[in-house]
Amino acid sequence: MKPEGDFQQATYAVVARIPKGRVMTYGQIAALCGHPRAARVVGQIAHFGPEYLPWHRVVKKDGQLASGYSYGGKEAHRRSLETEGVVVIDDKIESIDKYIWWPAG
DNA sequence: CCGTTGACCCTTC
DNA sequence: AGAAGGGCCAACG
Repeated sequence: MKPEGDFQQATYAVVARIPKGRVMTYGQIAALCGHPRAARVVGQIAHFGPEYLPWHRVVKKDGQLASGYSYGGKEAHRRSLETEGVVVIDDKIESIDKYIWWPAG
């Protein structure tokens, strides 16, 4: 096997573990991968990441949706979140702090 | 191997 | 409260 990057695999694993109706910030995912400052890398991986992963559950720390959501734009991003019960207003998640999920609980 | 890039985060004005 | 700049880290050419 040729490890193309443990960080990528770790990111995929973390994103895949985000439960329905919850969201995570890039910083958190990066931290879980072992690099709390590598939020940018998570973004890059996310853009080229597999479509079967719930990238719509990954948002900024402010709760604002991603900038270049490749799978239908912010409109699709917002609908996906609302479908899971997340309230999105003006391309931003309302009370993001309530929807933030952490693997510890 | 070195340089550039990016779906970010934090501090300061 | 909003806007601007710098820093950080890994993947890609």
